Amino acid sequence: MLDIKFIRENLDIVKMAATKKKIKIDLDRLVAVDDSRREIMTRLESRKAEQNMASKRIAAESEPGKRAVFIGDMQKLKTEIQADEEALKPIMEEWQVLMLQVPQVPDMTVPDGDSDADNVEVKSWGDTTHFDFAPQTHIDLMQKLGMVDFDRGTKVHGFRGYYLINDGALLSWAIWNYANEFFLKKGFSPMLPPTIVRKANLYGTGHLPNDAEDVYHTQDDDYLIGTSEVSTMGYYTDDILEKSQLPIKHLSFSPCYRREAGSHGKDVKGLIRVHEFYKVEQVVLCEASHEESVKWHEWINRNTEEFIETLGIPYHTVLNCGGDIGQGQVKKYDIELWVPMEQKYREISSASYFHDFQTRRFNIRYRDEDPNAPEGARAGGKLRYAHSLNCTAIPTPRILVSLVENFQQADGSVKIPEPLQKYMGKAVISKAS
RNA sequence: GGAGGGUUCGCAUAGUGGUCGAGUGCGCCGCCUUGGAAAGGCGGUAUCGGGGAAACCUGAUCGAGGGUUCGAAUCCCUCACCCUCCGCCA
Repeated sequence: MLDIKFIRENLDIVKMAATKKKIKIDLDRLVAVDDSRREIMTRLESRKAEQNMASKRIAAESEPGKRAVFIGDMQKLKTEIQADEEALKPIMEEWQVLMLQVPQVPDMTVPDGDSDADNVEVKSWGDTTHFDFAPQTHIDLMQKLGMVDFDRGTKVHGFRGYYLINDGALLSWAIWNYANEFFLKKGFSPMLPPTIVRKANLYGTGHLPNDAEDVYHTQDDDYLIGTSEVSTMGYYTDDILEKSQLPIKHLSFSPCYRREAGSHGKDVKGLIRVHEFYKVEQVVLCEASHEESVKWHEWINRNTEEFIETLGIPYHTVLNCGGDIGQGQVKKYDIELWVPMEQKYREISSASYFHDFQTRRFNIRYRDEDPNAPEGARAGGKLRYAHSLNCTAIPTPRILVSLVENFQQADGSVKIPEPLQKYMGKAVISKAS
């Protein structure tokens, strides 16, 4: 959500933002609707002021005859107020619908482009893996090593279903344990948030209304989250934080549910694209300054890069183009891991910042310090919307694809990265184990 | 699933149709008092919007939404959440 004042005063910038993000929205219509809204509200408010005054007069009048006359006079005003309110209703509805679709303005550094094909590589780490034997896909490897069962996954769940079993399950636990160790050292507070949430939370993060087809919902009109960002942010709905609390840094872990509507033909096999997965997520709330947002954005992205580096998996980082970033995002980096059997990098992490796009929707504010406050006085500063950011720490099972393919050996076994070994209790996953 | 009771200004409470956007206590802030503090006294203590250079004026908000009324914290309806009891259950 942007401030309507900002939209009105910077209409051209907002129009350019929509163009760059390939978002269709009639911003001239929004301004026209807002004009009507203002006009009616101004009129309505002055009528209400009149009504309030008249009410006081009626209350103060003890003589019943006069009182009756006053009340009679009010009938006309009441009708006018009702007419204004009726007129305002459809305008407010349209205003809300349009306001929810206005895109956040992307950063200057965001490249133009239509899709992920136009993202720009900004970093690459590690040499892509080469084998002196015939390598196998993660599907073959994991099935032969008894780490995954797709047949029973589809039997029980359906399309894109899977079971992680034996070393597949243990390796997932090892990754979560190591991710906790790694990220908590950096000052995050751990959180296990709810995965069933009210609609309002998805409006808050910006997943609704535009991505409705990708979200599961229940017969009680609740929704399943596609990322713990949703309920982690929702935790702070309507809060007024103290400036000293910022930055707030959460490491949230949850199952994630995605319908993957419209991608039925893509990645139909294996663990790349599934309806249900697990994710450790970094979520940050910081002060309302662009510099702070940029600083924390670089930081959370770098955290995940470092994490991948300690696992030793080749990756590159891309700067997402205008067409590949969401409505609310100012800027986004994706980290993509090398997948040998596809001979390409695949996304495992997204680092985004939003400025106050989400916190306006969630109404998350903090009390800024007042530079003019007297010495020693508690800061009676302005309330500001905090800034929000988030970045994947690690998704499972998608990470397993690159992990097993890159670390496979000629005999079909898989070497376990050193940091995971203590959680796994061994250094190699092989048939014999 | 059934029955009942709640949701008011940071906290605790008062308020059952009109001088209530809202009293009181606590907390917090400022001033007075003090060598300093406590106690005490006085004053202040929400948010969002519109207008205005400012002072200030004005609208909205008593869980959310709708209704009745000239007028709603107060009456009616719907919903959400909390508490108590019964039932069921990991």
